[in-house]
Amino acid sequence: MDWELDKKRPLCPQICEQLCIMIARDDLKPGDKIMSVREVALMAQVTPNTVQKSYEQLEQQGVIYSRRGAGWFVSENQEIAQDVREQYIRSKTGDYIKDMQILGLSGDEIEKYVKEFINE
Amino acid sequence: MDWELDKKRPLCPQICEQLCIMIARDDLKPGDKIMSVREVALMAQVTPNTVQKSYEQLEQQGVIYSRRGAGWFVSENQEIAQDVREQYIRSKTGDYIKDMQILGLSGDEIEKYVKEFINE
DNA sequence: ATTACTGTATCAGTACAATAATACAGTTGG
DNA sequence: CCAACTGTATTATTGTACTGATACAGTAAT
Repeated sequence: MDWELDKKRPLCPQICEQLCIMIARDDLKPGDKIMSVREVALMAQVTPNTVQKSYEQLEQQGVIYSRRGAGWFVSENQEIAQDVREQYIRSKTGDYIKDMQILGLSGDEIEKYVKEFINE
Repeated sequence: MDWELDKKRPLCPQICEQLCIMIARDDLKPGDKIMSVREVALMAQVTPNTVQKSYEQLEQQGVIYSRRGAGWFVSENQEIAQDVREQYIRSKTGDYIKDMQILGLSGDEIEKYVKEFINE
């Protein structure tokens, strides 16, 4: 995982997304311990405070949870990981198709561009 | 055009993108007068100041230009509109494909999702 | 010329994200 | 037990985006 964040954009959403990607990729499995707020803060060059806030947001979505003093862990609920993956894919795909259709692109044109970029 | 911006995200980039979309769609053609900062401000529920700043950013990219007292206009350079369109499509497509591949999706899987969302 | 529109500039105030520093509390392994 | 790690909380500060108000200057049409 590359914890190189875009400092020009809000950091918390980026940290949340990175975590979600790792879960969606199954790099982090249900129940796994994840990196501490201080570890991530060091790698991502941000404040522990910022990571804490990001983790709390994911906790609120039920994706991860904390045990005081012990660390943060991926939710044991097996469905969550699959949900995170599906929602990520569908959200990104939906946004992308919508953007292209607003520009007036036909289905065939969209597929043409998609195929072009897959082969690289 | 729906000037309903997402107030939770930076407004200037959103205003810039809306303008670019209108140019890419050919709703605004080279040389066309575009809405004044005050008009857009009113419709988008933002400050004229914010629109001004957005316009200045697009001006720096050569997409639009101003004539003091007269208004803002789309660049007369015919290439610009085509560039805006192509760059928009390629940027979005590239980002999307990259996001999907990071998740480990194959080309076939990506195309499957794309086709699914086109039919809606 | 007057009027009503344009762009442009400035400044103070607000809201929020993130920093930086510090402290406290719970867990774990040697 | 103890040391080294965890999460959690607090406070003050910074940087930035945006607001709101106001003012000035150029354009264009009647």
